[in-house]
Amino acid sequence: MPPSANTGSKRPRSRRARGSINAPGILAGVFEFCRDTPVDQLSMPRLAAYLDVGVTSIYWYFKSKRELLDAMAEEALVSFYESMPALRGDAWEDVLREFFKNFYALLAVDDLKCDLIARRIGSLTYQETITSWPRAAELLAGLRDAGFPSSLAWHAFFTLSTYTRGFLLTERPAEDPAAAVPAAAQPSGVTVPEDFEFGITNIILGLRTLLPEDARDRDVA
Amino acid sequence: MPPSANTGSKRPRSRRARGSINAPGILAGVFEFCRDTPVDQLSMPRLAAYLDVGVTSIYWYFKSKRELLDAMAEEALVSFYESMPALRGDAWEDVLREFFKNFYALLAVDDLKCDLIARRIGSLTYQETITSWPRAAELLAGLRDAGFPSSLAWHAFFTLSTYTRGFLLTERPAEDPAAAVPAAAQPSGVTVPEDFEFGITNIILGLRTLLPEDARDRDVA
DNA sequence: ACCTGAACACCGTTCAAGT
DNA sequence: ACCTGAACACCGTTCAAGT
Repeated sequence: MPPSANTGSKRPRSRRARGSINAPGILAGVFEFCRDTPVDQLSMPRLAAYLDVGVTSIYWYFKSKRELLDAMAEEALVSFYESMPALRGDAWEDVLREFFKNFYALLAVDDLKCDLIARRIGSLTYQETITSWPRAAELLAGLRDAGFPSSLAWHAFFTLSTYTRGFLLTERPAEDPAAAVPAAAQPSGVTVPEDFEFGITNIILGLRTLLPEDARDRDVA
Repeated sequence: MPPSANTGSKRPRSRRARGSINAPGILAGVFEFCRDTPVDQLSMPRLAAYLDVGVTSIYWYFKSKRELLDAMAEEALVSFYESMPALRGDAWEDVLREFFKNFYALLAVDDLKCDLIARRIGSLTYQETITSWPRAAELLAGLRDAGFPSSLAWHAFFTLSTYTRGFLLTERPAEDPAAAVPAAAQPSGVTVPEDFEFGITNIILGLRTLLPEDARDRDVA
């Protein structure tokens, strides 16, 4: 009990210095908050208490909870894009497989990112993808280099990411708000990473069939 | 204004005959309620008012909102299974394609079923699938007849349904609770049915590659 | 401009009580 | 046994007011 503790036995009158909170601070705080608590249990009063500010302070920077969640999703997406490792492999098949294995692994390991990205954000358009996700743009360029017409390359990417998102959501169904039980029992769909990879292999085999004949035996640049 | 109208100008004292509500009645009522209002906006008090009973009456038959939603999902699933048309086509490729086109079309056209089935229910295990979904059991039997080892047949089914669910959720992202705007502007992912079919074709082509050699030229019995 | 406590209309759920 | 109105502890959001 340090001498600088609260003067009164009740709550401290002023909790934070006045200009000490702002949009980035709130964003950082909510991510910290969500390391202990699932997003579905995030509430504005709870977050305010955690940040040691009044609820209304949050509403000064974010017009609604929706807006806050959107900002979180945006930040999670950027961080996800950046954490995607560089493309590896010579054959387009290997590059594609590694890319989506990473896609899957990064989100499967991070519940919050998975909720924010795979659940909240649907899929992106072609334009959005190539402008905001450099690694995906590289991947698509690689597919074109391998001989895929660009619309086919995009369809391939779309199919694989739709499958990947579907798989992630299968493993991570809508949160039960009243889930006091820690874990111990997965709902039903007993899936393992090998199950995920089967689908990827399957789709890649199909793409090999779709690759125009004249591109089948091309060198790697 | 019929003479049998409420005696008082305020709310009628007793709304319903006493034994007039029960679990099936509530279930029927909530489906009716959800024809006008998205599930995400379903609340227990609202439903009670719609059914013209006290909230507590609902809690007598369903221990929680969760339990009510589970019962809805169960009923929606049964109805979905029954609405799947009989298998058609000679080649396994055609049968598979038609099956998943129907899967997609039935849920794409029915927001409530889509929410209940594609969003709430993850994927089913092999056992659950063949026991509760006769059409899927037929489909899997057909794949085995075509020469697919049974674990490969199941993986094929799982891949296709994961893709289908992913696609449906892409089109139908988490509901905005504050969506007063009727429609007019889809979020971003401009998808058309042809986009869906591309992925199905892609996966089927991959499966053709995976079909054991000795089964390639078999008759249709 | 930034931030506060108190309030509003809601929610899911439960209580004590009626029939 | 079935059902009620009233209450509880919460929620998202807004208000009038403080600095």
